[in-house]
Amino acid sequence: MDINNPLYSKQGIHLVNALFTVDRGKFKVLLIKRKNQPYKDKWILVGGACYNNETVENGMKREMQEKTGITGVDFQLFGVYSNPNRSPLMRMLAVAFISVIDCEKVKVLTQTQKTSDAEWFEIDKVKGLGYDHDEILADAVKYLKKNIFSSNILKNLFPHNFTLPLLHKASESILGKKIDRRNFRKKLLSTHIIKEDGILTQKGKKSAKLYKFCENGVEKLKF
Amino acid sequence: MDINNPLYSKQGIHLVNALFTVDRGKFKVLLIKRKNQPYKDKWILVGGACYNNETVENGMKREMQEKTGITGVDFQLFGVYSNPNRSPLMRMLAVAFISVIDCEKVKVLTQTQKTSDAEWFEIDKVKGLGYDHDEILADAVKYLKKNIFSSNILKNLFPHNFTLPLLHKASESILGKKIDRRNFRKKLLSTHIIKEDGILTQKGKKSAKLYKFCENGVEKLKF
DNA sequence: ACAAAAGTGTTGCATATACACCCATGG
DNA sequence: CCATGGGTGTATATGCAACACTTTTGT
Repeated sequence: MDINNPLYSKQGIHLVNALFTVDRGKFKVLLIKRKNQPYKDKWILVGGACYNNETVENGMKREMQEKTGITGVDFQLFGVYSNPNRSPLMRMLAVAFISVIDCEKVKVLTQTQKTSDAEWFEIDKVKGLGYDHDEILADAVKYLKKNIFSSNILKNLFPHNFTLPLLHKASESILGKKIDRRNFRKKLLSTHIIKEDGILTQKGKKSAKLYKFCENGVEKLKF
Repeated sequence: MDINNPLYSKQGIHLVNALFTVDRGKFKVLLIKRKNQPYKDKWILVGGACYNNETVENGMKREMQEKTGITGVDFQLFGVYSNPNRSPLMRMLAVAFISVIDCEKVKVLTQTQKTSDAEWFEIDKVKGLGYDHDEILADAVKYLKKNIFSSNILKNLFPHNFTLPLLHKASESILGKKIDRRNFRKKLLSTHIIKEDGILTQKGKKSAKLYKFCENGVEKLKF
């Protein structure tokens, strides 16, 4: 292939991460405000351009660090967005990821070289994001709801030593519906995506067992 | 962002499609032989570079047409490959798709501007592909096996008027294992990814009902 | 009439759901 | 001593897997 063919040149790669959390029962997403054109002063999902010398995963880590200060969280790829006009400057492909983290455990930068603000927003109240991030966010929410119990996607929200009632409430917040306590417990334990983590806590009325996510998610192959 | 920043420039997008078929009971993949460097004379999965003015989906269609003559087939995205060194010429991201088609119904071009050959290979016998296509192919096979009954991914293999025994045999070939006839039937009909398609065929000993895939795949949300 | 291919049925096990009940602690 | 929150159990329905039988048709 010809590197200088104008059909191929000037293509860029956006990395986008829908960073979710559950904040006192509210399902939220982290948005940052752009400092520069295009979409100056618009809220968007966390992300930026992928460099030449990095994988999309490493680029995503770097972008999260640069634009929010957040490090050490996992994410899962869920989509690719490729409308040629999704960015006005040049052709930018977007590779989209999803993360769920604990907003209490991170200190989010509100001012960086390229962002003028950062804030957790309730999902329902988000609209009018820059680029095609409204669409990406909608897909991310859908993906999260679908995969919440078939992977360890909540591991960063509850790294360890969490109680089942806590995980239960967070799951209800994310899914936006009530789940039977007892069936939730049975389901989570039977799928083996979590396991006991030793000790008991005394926070509530009655002490509760502590759990942690297993290293690998679960796969169910049919037939 | 700065368009001319060398960190971003010279990035390209590869489109790759793992095109599968079932040929007289054999699970096969379509490979093409490269005419030019890099990986000259190597077999690779069908694909090429995405242009600036097209989505990855439209680019994939164009590439299939150009390199194999195949048109009018659906495909599903299943992965992104981003090792910076996966192509020696420049940084090429790969967006990977999967299709299952009927090799009897297509005329595959063996000579095109950029390919010197094209052939259906049995999956087990494929190795040493150019680029990182060995890895992409392995992931594609895994993805297909996992999603074979939860989507209409086989629709292009059996566009309409297929019998259940036929679909049954093809599924066994793809999964590489025996499936109980009667349970297969019940499963397929209960999930509503297929529906009756009118008339009867008289090919075999006894006439069989005809089916077709429903337009949309099936989604099962838990809770 | 028999073999080969298509269709239908039954039974048992596993999983899911919708419930009720017991235990520990703080006020 | 009771309200709150955490843990366990059970009955029913539903889904899945393993199995046997009937029907049609070509030879």
